[in-house]
Amino acid sequence: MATIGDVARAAGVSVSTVSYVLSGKRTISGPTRDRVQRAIAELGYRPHAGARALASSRSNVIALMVPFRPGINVQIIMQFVGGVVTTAREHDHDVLVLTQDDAQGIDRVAASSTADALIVMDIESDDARLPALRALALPSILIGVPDDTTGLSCVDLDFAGAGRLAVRELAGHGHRRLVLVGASQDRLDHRANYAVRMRQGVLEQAAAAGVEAAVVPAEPTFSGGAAALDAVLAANPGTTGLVVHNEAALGGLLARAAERGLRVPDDLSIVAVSPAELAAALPVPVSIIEVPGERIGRIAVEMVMARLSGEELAETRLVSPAFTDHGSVTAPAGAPAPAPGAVRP
Amino acid sequence: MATIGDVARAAGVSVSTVSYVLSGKRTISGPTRDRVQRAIAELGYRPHAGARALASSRSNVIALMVPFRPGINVQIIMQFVGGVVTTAREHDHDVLVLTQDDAQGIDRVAASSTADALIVMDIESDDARLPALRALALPSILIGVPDDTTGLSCVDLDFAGAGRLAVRELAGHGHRRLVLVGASQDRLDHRANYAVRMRQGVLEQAAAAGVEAAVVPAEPTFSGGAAALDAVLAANPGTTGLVVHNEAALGGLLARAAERGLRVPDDLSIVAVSPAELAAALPVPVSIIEVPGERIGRIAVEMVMARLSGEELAETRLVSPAFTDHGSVTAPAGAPAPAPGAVRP
DNA sequence: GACCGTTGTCGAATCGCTTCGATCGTACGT
DNA sequence: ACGTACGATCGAAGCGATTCGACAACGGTC
Repeated sequence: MATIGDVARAAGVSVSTVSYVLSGKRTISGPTRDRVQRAIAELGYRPHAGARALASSRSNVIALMVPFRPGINVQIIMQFVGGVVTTAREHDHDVLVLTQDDAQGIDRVAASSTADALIVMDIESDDARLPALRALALPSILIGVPDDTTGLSCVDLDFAGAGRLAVRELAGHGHRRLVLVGASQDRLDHRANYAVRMRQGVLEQAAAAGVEAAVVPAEPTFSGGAAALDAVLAANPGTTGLVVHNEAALGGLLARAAERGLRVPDDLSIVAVSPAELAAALPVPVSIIEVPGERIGRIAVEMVMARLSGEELAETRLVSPAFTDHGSVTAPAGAPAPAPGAVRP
Repeated sequence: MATIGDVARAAGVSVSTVSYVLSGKRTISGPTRDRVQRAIAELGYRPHAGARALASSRSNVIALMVPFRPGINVQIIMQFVGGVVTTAREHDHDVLVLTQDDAQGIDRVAASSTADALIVMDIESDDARLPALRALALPSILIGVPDDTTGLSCVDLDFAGAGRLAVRELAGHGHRRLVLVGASQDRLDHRANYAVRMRQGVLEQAAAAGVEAAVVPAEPTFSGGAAALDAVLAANPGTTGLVVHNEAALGGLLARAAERGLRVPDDLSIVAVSPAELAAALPVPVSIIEVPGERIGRIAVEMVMARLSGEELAETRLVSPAFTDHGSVTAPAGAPAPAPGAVRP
């Protein structure tokens, strides 16, 4: 491999001149710049990443901690990772993957100057990694919002807002009895923050709109969804509107609804909170509030870059939820059609 | 951050001694070693990754090229990535993620000594990246087997074997008319090697066993699966055995079967080729031939390590398929029960 | 014409580690 | 008692970049 010295020789300039052409940190005359760039192209020169990192104390790498725990929503994780990697490249950075259970991963990557910044996914309300992250010299961005965000940068979908939006959507169509089919008991026990916030948003808005709302957990499986629907109908007869925040259970839930002779949306209106792609995997179209994985990934990287250039302090950013109508929400049978505009009370 | 010099001073030895304690490349006496290690622990010293890479021309990083194209089977990708990352850590390496469409990614990572080796997923029979990979100075491992493997290291499930195994399983139970519901037309057009090899295995074994076999492509969606079943029954009446190599379509296919009053396995025996976890997402248990994503990831990394230590030349490794019975294969209605042992003719 | 501020370029120090050759004891064989 | 090995350690030379201070050349000012 050619080194910067080879380039300098080929262009008839000094090493430092080549470096300045590359970084643009000092003015170099047009002709010299051209000669250097020609030499670079001819030799196919690329700066040695390690040497650059050593001299500049910048690795141009972002570490990304990804959960590989089974049962996790893989779809959204991949979208997110895709967003991070793509955006990082746009800023001339690469992405290093760490696993959730690589306990020393954070420390190792930071102490060895392997990465310039850290993005951590799947944050729980009271995440065990928070102390380590707060103590970190590197900027870190969390996906998810813990209880105490002081000194931390976070991004996520506004799940509370999504819960409210879903309820507004249903209540606006005249539904009075709603149920949130949410995360599994396991996730709730782990205090997955999205589940907590979602529930809170749903209950809050239901109270505000004067409609009933209950919460039923569901295992993230086909049979979990079926069981959840049974549980909903057993415990909350008269339920006409469902908010489903559990992609894996949705298929089973819809199948059981069909078995029981309930039609969507005629007998049961449904809003799902999930990645947009899920639709393709379902027997009937379902209106959704999208969890914009890729977009959140983009934002996370942009926050990293802002922090690296010293522009920005820690902040929390919540992406506004948006409702996409696929026709799975209508007025419940026997209810008066809602007045126009009533959908957004 | 502490440097190796700080450690040396704290331990009262020279810098090189510390280095040798760390690498074990020269003998160091017990007492000295202890003192050095104590100093390392006390200072929380970690070698600077860049400096190490510069001096040793080893980055301890493996680059992994991941497809983020929509419609891909995310489940298996994640399993695979998990296997790679976990195994890499066991060998003290980190993993850098490249996207499929980062055309210069391979070159960049190689020329800048960012990574020591490259793992490339989702290889097509005649993949556009093959020339670049062959020309590469770094060892590279392909997931998937192109037409021409000279000079390349590949690993994958033995899809041809999986096809044969599926057919043996069905034919052994007495099925005479089989259909492979395979990859989408789009994937076939791209000559995805797994789809090609799968089809070949199925047809080969069907011929050998003297049973009929047809191939029907399916879009990787719920409705694609439903449509595929309709197509199967329209074009191949009397089909009693299905091999489904298209996870995303399986749900729709099963739903349509139920709609048409076909019961699994009584009217229709099914073998799916898919990751093991899929089962949770289906309404009925389906026997599968597992695509062992994590295991393939492990093997890929182990091949990388072997290549890096110069032990091994390029080779292709195919993982043997295994059948996991979940009861979705029985003798077709009206057929004589197969003789015991006939399942593996 | 002496002085000064730019502009463009260079040389050398530096980043933190690995590794090769040299050195210094000490134990061993004879 | 002497040469020889060998084990343990050190010093110094890189590895390939970045970056700072120095400085020559040049045009403009008084």
